[in-house]
Formats: sequence, C-alpha cells, structure tokens
Amino acid sequence: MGYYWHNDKIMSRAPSKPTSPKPPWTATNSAGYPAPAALAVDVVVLTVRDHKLLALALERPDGALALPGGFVAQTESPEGTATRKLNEKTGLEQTYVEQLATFADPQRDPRGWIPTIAYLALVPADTEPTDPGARWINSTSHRALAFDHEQILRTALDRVRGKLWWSNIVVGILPGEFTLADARHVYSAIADNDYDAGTFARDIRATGLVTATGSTRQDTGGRPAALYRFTEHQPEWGAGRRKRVRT
Amino acid sequence: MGYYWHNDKIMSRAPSKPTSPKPPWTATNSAGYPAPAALAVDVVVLTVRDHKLLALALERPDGALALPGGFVAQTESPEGTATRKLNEKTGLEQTYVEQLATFADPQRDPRGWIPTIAYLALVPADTEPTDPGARWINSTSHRALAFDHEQILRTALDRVRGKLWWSNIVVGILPGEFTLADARHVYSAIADNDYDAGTFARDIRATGLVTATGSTRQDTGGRPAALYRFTEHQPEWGAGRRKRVRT
DNA sequence: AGAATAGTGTCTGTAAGACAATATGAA
DNA sequence: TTCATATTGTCTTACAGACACTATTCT
Repeated sequence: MGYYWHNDKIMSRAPSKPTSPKPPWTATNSAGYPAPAALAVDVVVLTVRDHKLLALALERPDGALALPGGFVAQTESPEGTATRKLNEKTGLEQTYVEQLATFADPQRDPRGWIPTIAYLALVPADTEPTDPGARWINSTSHRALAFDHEQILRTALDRVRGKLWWSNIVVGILPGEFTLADARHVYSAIADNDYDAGTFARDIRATGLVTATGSTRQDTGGRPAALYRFTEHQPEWGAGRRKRVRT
Repeated sequence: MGYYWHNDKIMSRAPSKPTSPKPPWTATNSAGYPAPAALAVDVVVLTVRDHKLLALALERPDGALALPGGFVAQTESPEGTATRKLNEKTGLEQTYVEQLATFADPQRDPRGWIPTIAYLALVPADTEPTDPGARWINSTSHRALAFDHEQILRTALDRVRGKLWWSNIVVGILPGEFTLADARHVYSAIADNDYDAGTFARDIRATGLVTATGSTRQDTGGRPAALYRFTEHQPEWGAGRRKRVRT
C-alpha cells in the first residue's frame, strides 16, 4: 500500500522543500518532546436515497475505499476542517455536522502518530459528489474500508440511530420542506424499520421539532400531502419517544 | 497566570535538556509542516457522596481549579493515559471509563496547539484522592474551572445523565454489592430527582442489568435489605426506560 | 408494641404498535 | 367510479409515576 497525503488544500500552503517528505513522519516540539505528526479529521457523510442509508467514500489510488478526511491546519478548528472537507467533496456550504469520537491509537495510521477526530455529517438526498473519486456506498453492505474507517462508520451509524427520535438530526437530510411520507422513508431507512404511516405522523409531530408550512405538494396520483419543515436547523433535542430502532 | 507542564510521569522519561522549555510550544513534523505541540487528555472523575454528584478537581499552583489531565505519550493510547492519570490521582486500578469528546480549538490552551481528548470516569463513593492537591467539588455549584474545563464538565454531566437509565454506567460508582436504597441514592443524585423507592426497585430490575446476590445487609434499624450487583462490569446497554432526568 | 426501613401491589395517565376508517386528489 | 395516497381515529399493550399496603428487623 502506498502512502500519501490526502488531497488537501492545506498542503499547498506548506513549505516548498520539506526536509523529509516520506512517511512515517515524526515530530518533536520546542520543549524537546515527541509530538503527534499531525492532527487529522475524518468525516462520515450520510444520506438516505431510495430507502437506503448511504455513506460517502473515496476511491484511493491503490483502489482502497476510505472516508473523506484531511489534516487540521494550526489555524483552524477541527470542525472547520470537517466542513471544509465536506465542501470540497460535495459542494455543500452548510449542513448538520457533529463530532463523533477521536481515534488515536498510535498504530492506527501507518504514516505516523496521527490522531483523527471523526465527524458525522448528514446531507440532502440529492447531494452529488463533486470529487470524481467520491461515491455513495451502502452504509451496511460494502467493500471493506481502509485504516480504522470501518469502526468509525459503525460508530456513526450507532450515533445517528441513537439520536434519531430524540433530536432534529434528520434536518441535515431534509433541510427544506418535506412531506410526512418523505420523512417516514428517511426515518425508516435509518432505523432499519418500516414505520406505519399513521403512527409515524402522530409521533413525529409529538417530538415538537417540525412545523406545518400550510402548503401542500402532489408528486403522485394520490391526495396532496401537507408540507412540513424542521423548526430549527441547529442541533436540538426533542421531546423524546422510545420508538423501536433495530441495532 | 504561570504556565507549566502537568505533573506527569511521561515528562520524567523525556530528554534531560529540552531546547526550549518555555511555552508557547510549537512543533514541526519531519515533512516540514506544523504539528500539534502535544496531545493531552483530561478526565472528568465523578462519584456520588451524601446524595450529591461530585467531580474531582486539582488545585493548581496559581490557585485555579482544573480537571486531572496529562499528556499522551507516543507509545500509549489516550485511554491508557486517562486510566494512568486516574490511578495517579485516586489509586484506582480499574473502573468505568469512556471517551467523552475532543476539544481542539487552537486557542484553547495558552501553552500552544494542544488538542485534548476528554474522558469520563465513574469511581466508588469511598474513593479518596491520593494526590494532596486533589479534592472533590460539587459538580454543579463550584468555583469556576480553568481553561475550557467548565465546558468539559458540562459535557460529562450531560453524558452521564443521558445514559443513566440506558446503560450500566453506574457500575463505576457501585462496583460491588449494593442495596436498592444505595442504588436509588446514586441514581437520584445523578438525575437530580427523587425516585420513589418502590418504582425504582421495579424499574432497576427491569433494565436487566442487575442481579440479586441472595444475601442481605443491615446498616440501619430496619428490615435487612437484599443485595444486588451489576451483572456486567464492562460498558453495556440495558433494556431502556423513559425515566425522568432533570436537565 | 412501636419505630424504622425494605419491599410489593394497585391505580392512573401516557406512549407506541397495529390497523381500520375516512379524506382528497387524478384518471 | 376507481385508484392511489394522505390523514385521522380506535384499540391494545406496555411503561412510569404516585402511593397505599405488607414484611422484617431492632429497641
């Protein structure tokens, strides 16, 4: 397996003649102690399409699949790095992003001591990757991911399922107006469940997180559906229901 | 405010003549790019005593209060650092520890670019600090903590309350045998609630996380209480109830 | 017996799954 | 009218709070 920096804009700002461009990289701080070679960020980008929960993966030169990621510049917050990478891969400016967990086993990256902070991002269903190497993969059945990215993806799936009915996390997938059928398909795909339409309508309203806009939409041959939107775009907790979510 | 390294055993293994011992520290990796000056760990150590939820804090030379923490050595996992610091401050070998979140704003530490991974640890009620500078503080009403440690502590309280009835997280506080009254006081303190004894007994058994040992204990003048223990010491999820927890 | 604490039982309001019934559009 | 989808209503089981009641020890 070949080593290389992620395709990262930070790197283009770096000195033109690095002293030792080949990994493994090491670092020493000004007090004389060993320091991490870099701080990385990996982003689990999720969406729901065709009733399936999908994750964004990048095909690497060696053919392996990996999560989008990059290095944190000294001048930015890791969340800034995460949204920057997200913008580079999808063109999105704003969506739902939250920190997931940090993976810092010294052996996790063959390029050196590189802790990574994993983030979770949810994006609209019609998001198309702008990076030619990026593609949507099924979040549960796919070719194995490189590094510890399988573990990171599993952590993301646990998180999104755990918060599904307790927060407005789905606002990342449905940022605008949607019908309750739209929402039900998204929730069903994430929970790996098949929610009853009537019960779903009752319970999504009971969370207090959505508002009816007053207008309707008709995509199909049936009765027009009322449109809703999430009241708040910032992360928020709802009333909480104990709905069944397969794990 | 004076800057100084945490009292950390790693440092005693370091070179005897650091080139620049004064902060702010900087670091450059072998590829020529800026690197974090160090990777830190901070631990929120919680317990329940006298019906109150307490956190472990260290008095620093400048009088400020801070969470126990230290630097991650290149050869160890951050969780290893967290348990090592916990052992240095309390003498405990094993208890409930889980990762909380990572705080990596480049401005968070005046000593340089030092991301910190925060951990949550729960320890038995009779744990006495072995470090003379350490003491128990009330988790909700206390003198302000240094750095971003207030924020870290708040994150820890949210986490422990959120998982209270859904996991065996309390096993850290009650690792051995306990009566249901013991458990009720612990749960009530964490949830900032006053659970009914009868309902509590019914619901704690319904989680499936505790087992009756068959023996009894009598501390007071009343009927002897049956003893229970958590079936599993490793982190585990229970059946889940929707009990009320004040937030 | 009386006090003190442990533990059980019952009642009530609410939550959530299942599914029937009704509403509103197009063809 | 018939079809398709949306939306509302009803029934049932389970959960959680409140609180009354019984049980077991000591003094």
